[in-house]
Amino acid sequence: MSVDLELSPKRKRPAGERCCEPVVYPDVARDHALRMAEVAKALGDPIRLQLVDVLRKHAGKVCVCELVPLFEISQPTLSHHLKKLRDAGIVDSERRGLWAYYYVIPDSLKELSTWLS
Amino acid sequence: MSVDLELSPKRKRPAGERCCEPVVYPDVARDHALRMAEVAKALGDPIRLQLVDVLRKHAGKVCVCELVPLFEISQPTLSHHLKKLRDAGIVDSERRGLWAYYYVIPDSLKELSTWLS
DNA sequence: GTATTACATTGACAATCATGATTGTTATTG
DNA sequence: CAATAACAATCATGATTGTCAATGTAATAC
Repeated sequence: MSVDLELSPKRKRPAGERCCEPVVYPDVARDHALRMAEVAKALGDPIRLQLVDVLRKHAGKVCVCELVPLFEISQPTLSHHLKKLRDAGIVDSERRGLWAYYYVIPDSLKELSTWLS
Repeated sequence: MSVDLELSPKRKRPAGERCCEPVVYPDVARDHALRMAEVAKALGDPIRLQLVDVLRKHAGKVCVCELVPLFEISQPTLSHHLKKLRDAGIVDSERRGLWAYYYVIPDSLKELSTWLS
């Protein structure tokens, strides 16, 4: 990895010319990148990342009332983070009476995970 | 995955009592989560994600002058994104005369990648 | 019915963000 | 030397963010 390829010797361009012909083009389709960035962005907060971790580890549905005491943030703030994760398509929830149960949507992290590895 | 475990039947607490004993605790250490969230946050922008993709695919060092024409943003904005990636420890750069070459720091994505898969 | 619990939503705030224009810095060309 | 190219840093901007207090909504317990 990080092999030092040729590094085509650059020359200061003679005024007016294009600098460099790009050698590489992004081969991640734009919408593909958009989707993965959306997921990464949602994971880009320590609390949300830990939330996803808890939900994945439990491998089932977890009540919000069990999530609240895990973090030192207010209930509305936790609700806000859960909404962000929902909007990003990473988790979903199910209402049962007074309680709301959250779970990770299977394969929602797969695309990013695959690209990363 | 997403097995529906017992879901211990909740009861509205009798006023004053704790709602629910949390059944799961985050077993991602706090600083571990902080670090991964930092990386995820840096990847949480489509342009930065594509930048990393280009740098990884090239598996070598890429001149900034080759990156500029790939995206429809100004040179200062690109420089800003590269700095974000540098600050997150994902890429590093090397100056050679007028040119700056960027490359992905090996294993910088490993922690997040492992956790995701 | 009333009271209260669980959770979501709204509103407000400071902080951070992405972006581009401008300016700086350094190196190369002539 | 002067001119200019490559890139980074600064400044200003509007947008988004994380947070909490307050409020809203729906369901349960009495």
